Formats: sequence, C-alpha cells, structure tokens
Amino acid sequence: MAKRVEAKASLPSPRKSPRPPKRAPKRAAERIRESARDLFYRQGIRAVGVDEIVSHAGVTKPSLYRSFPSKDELAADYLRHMGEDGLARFDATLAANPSDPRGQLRVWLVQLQAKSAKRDYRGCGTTNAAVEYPDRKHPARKVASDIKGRFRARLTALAARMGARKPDRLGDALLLLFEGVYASGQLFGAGGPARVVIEAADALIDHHLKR
Amino acid sequence: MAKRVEAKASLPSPRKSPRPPKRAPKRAAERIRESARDLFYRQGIRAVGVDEIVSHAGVTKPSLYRSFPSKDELAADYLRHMGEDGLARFDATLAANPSDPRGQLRVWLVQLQAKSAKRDYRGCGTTNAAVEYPDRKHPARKVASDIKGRFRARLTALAARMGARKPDRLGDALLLLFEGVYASGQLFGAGGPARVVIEAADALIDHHLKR
DNA sequence: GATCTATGTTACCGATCGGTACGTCACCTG
DNA sequence: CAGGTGACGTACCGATCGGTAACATAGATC
Repeated sequence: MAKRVEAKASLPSPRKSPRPPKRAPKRAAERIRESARDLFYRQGIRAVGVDEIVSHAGVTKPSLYRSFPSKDELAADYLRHMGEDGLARFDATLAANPSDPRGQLRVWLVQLQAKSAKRDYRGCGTTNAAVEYPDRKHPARKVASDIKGRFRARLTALAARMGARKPDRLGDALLLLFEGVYASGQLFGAGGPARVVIEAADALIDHHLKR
Repeated sequence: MAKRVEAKASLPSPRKSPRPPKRAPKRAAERIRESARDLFYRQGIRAVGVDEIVSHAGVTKPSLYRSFPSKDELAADYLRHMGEDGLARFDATLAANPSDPRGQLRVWLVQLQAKSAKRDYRGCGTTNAAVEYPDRKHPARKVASDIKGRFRARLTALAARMGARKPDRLGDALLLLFEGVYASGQLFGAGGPARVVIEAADALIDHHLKR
C-alpha cells in the first residue's frame, strides 16, 4: 500500500513560527525518492539495487527502510508520483485552452515527440514497470495499471470533446500510437517512427470525425 | 557474439553409418533454449535466474555454461531465435498472397490482435528486452535493435507495395500502432485498446494512399 | 537538564545471484 | 583392454541481493 511517509511537518502544533521541523523532515525520504526516480527511470527498477539508491541519495539503507516498507513499495511510490505528475501535466496542457482540445493535444504531442527524440530516452516509466513486473499482484504493477487506466479514460473524454462519433475507439487508437512512441522512442532514437506520430494522430482523428 | 554452439554432429568423419552422435548433441543445449524461451518471455529476462532455467530444463548449470558463454549471451540467443521466427512468420503471411499486401497485413493483424487478447499476453519479447536492457552495448539489446530495425524495413517495403506516397512514413505509423498493441495488450488485457488496431491501421493506410 | 521522538550510522544477516573447478560416466577408437 | 573424448553432475565460489538489529545523535518539549 505504501501510504506516503513524509509530511510530518504538519503534526506539531503550529505555534512557533520560524522553522517547525526544517532539517530532518525533508532530507532522507525525499532524497531517496528523487534518487529512486532518476535511477529507476533510467536503468529500470530491477536493475537498480537499494544500495545504489541510498548511495546516490547520500543516505544509508535503514533510512530507506524507515520511510518505505520494501523496495517493491518504493517502486510503487515512484510510479505513483510519476504517474500523477504525468496525468497532471496532460490535464494542464489540455486545460490551457479548453475550447481547442485538438490543438492542445497537438501541443502535448509536440512535447512528447521532442522528448522521445532525445538520446537516452527511456519511454514511459509506467509502461516499462509493467514490462518488468508482469505479475498483476505486484505493488508496482498495480500502480502502473491504475495510472494507465486513468490515462485511457482521459483520452476517451478528450475524443468525446473533439466530437468523435465513437470516442472510446478514437481514444484507444490514440493510446496505441502513444504507447508506440514510448517503445519505439527508446528503440530507435531520434530518427525513429515517433517522427510521424503527429501526422498519424491527425489522420486517426480525421477518420473518427468525418462521415 | 554467441556463435551457435551445438552442431557437433558433423565433425566426426562420416564413416560409420548408424548413429554418429545420437544421444548428446541435442539434449542439453536445446532443452535449455526451450526453457529459456518460455521463462524469459513470460517472466522477463532479469526476473529469471540461471538456476531456474536449468531446473526447468532438467539439466545442471555447467551444461548451460558449456553451451552458452553467459546468461547475457543466452538471452541474446533467445532474442535472436524469437526475432528470426517472428520475422519469418511475418514474411510467410505476406507471401501467402503477394498480390494483396493490404489483405495479408490484415491477416497478420487479426492474429496479432487475437494473441494480444489472451490472458497472460506479454507483448513483444524483443521490445520487452529493450526495456529491460537500456544499455545499447548489452548483447541482448543489440539483438533487439537489429530485429526491430529489420521489422521496420519490412513495414516500409510493405507500405511501398501498397502504393503509399510516402512508404517510410506509413510504415512508421503502422509500427507505432503495433508497438502500441504489444504494450497495451499486456497492460489492459482482452478489452484493451488493441481491439481498434485493425480499424486504425486501415485509417492510416487510407490516409497514405489517397490524395 | 531529563526525556522523548525521529532521524542517522555501523555492521551484519540469510538467500540468491551468475559462474566454475573437478570428478564421473558412456562411448568410440586403437 | 588401454586410453582418449565429450557431455553431464556434485559441490562450491565470491559478489550482491533485499532487509534488519543495535546504537548514536540532534531537536523539541517538559
């Protein structure tokens, strides 16, 4: 389950003003989170040991295990944070101009395409985690499935706002395309198939709007 | 590099007729290959230890290391075999009716869609391996990149045979779709986005043929 | 200052990792 | 039968895996 662990700044009564907890409350757990995020995304979860994480974070192992019950739960926490951030960024991009969903999707796609062309692009950390942990009972896999399901729902809603006759089918078609960008981006690099994603998305949207 | 290791049947001089090597030459190496193929695909390469492989194959570790120089090379061999088989199946499907490339692609897609809907579908082992081994110097990753590059070339050639004005762009768009099926198939299972892949492929092909 | 709590550190655990030294056994050749 | 040739198995290697016990230390509260 891995309920969030930090946030102990708020439990002492808010009397003294200057600095309630200041030193400790942020250090270990948050540094571990940041290190895990970097290392897990770039190298994969299974490839990174807890020793490497704590060493990268400048802390020691017991500090990790006081904030996270296990490596699996740390991985789940990593996926939860990354997934929520990703969904929030997607929402924010779409919300920037609510009257033009198609144009805003294009904005998001331009960013995705740019990222996918960078060397050492590693695709979607959520998808990668599902590849690394096929067992559906695994904590990391459960978070990955949850995030992906919510992203799929957003694409269906977006397709509806664009006026698709079958929004769920357009949403799914777009999701196929995006997952293709994640995979082929890390496989082929800059000149890879991801270069055509915007044209392809346009074609699929047109297909679902006309007629 | 991992040059194939078996094939020692041919080196004794062909004098005696009945059975030159008979007992040993197939057993250990091939059993290991089959076990590795099953276990690597279903659980992932990193998740499977050499002990599990040899135990599943009913042999012992030294037998593995006599036929394969390392686990990494065994993984590369697994990817090489699976990739070649996959490319050959693709070619065979297309060759079954050379005058109708679009129809034959649809045949291949129907099969892909059916596989992707089965429970415990694990996507494309080649893509999965690239996710597990981001290091481009890794033997498994090199094989994965090679296979994917050849598949991409086939899709471009197929798009050309279908009469696309920009075959490389249609081929890449289709590849995005297929990689999306691999990923979303194992993420969402039977009712997932892969259900729309045929309609989406049709829309993309139409887009590249008309005008 | 005494105490409590939360965080940090040293040193260690058993299990498992990929990999190997070495002996055994079956079989073919002389 | 003597000896060579491979394939196979027993038993083991050091390294690393995820995880923990025991102790030190610093800050807040009384």
